[in-house]
Amino acid sequence: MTKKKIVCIVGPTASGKTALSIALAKKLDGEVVSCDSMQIYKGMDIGTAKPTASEMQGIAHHMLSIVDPSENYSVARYVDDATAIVEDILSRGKLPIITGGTGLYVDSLVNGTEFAQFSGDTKYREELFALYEEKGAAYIHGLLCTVDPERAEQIHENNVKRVIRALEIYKATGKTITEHDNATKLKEARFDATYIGLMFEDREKLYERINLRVDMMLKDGLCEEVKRLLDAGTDPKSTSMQAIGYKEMISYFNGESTLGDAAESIKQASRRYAKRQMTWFKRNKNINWIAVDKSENISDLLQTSINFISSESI
RNA sequence: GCCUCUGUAGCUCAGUCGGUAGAGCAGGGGACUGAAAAUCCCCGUGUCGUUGGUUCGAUUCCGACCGGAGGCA
Repeated sequence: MTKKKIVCIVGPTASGKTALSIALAKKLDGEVVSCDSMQIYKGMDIGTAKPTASEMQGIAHHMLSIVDPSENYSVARYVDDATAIVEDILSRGKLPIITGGTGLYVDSLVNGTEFAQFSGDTKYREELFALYEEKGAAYIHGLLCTVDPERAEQIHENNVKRVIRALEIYKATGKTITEHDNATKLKEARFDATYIGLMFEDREKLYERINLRVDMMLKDGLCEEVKRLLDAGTDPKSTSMQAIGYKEMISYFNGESTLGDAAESIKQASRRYAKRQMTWFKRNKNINWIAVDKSENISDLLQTSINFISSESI
């Protein structure tokens, strides 16, 4: 059985994924499936650069604004939700265009990573964290060594978040992450994806775009947006509020920085994020890279993308 | 015009009692399979302002010049 064809648009933040995906969707009768760990939250529009209704130009978009910012979302839920949507788009004879910068989500969706049922109860996580604060990183890393030595070797002792996660998953599912990994590695990818990657040969150009975009966000009311979320009762410590642009505004509200400092921090965090995204995507050898700063315009970009897609579809 | 301080990594600065130098930040590279816009790991050679002098040897001492800050007439 031949696998189902989909298109994935990936790349760092502010590289122009949204515009390209919409142009492609219009040209190829597609629908856009967002693959972004922060755009899934309701009310987080400006800071996540979520496409506006007018930008969408009537193209159907999925996986945007689907959960409340106070909820704990995760890759597992993303894969469940997004897979159903992609299948539905395919069943209607349309082309799913996966667009997003969250590399882990993209890979898990395309590969069809399966996750065992897990309640999402974070009590044990908190216990482990307390244990870490009391006895240190080496101690809880030691705990993982006894449960899943293979995994423990992969995770640096200081990466407390991951160590806790691995222990938590073991406790919740009775299986180690290593067992889980081995099982999923044997499986074939769920979808046949053509990857289009947007990049910049001159990193400075990307950084200029990022800086400009942050200024635009502030002008468009990022400050008010964050205030609105907090007023609605969103916990400043929740996952959603760790997003770039939000956590910095929160420390501004707390009097820990000036508005100008916050703006600079947002820009810097975005630049570093873009760098990490590039690192993630670089190792995927199936990506067809397009240098945005070497392309004349959007129709140029569109044509190059279509060429890649049709050449991989034969 | 005179006096004082100052000129060292992209930035802020430390330092060398004379044997060509090091922190923070910025920046770069990497990891990543149930929080991922999160989390974690690794990376510091630069005409020591220019130019003369002293010296075996000067970024370090001395002079002049150029730039910056302050003070006095």
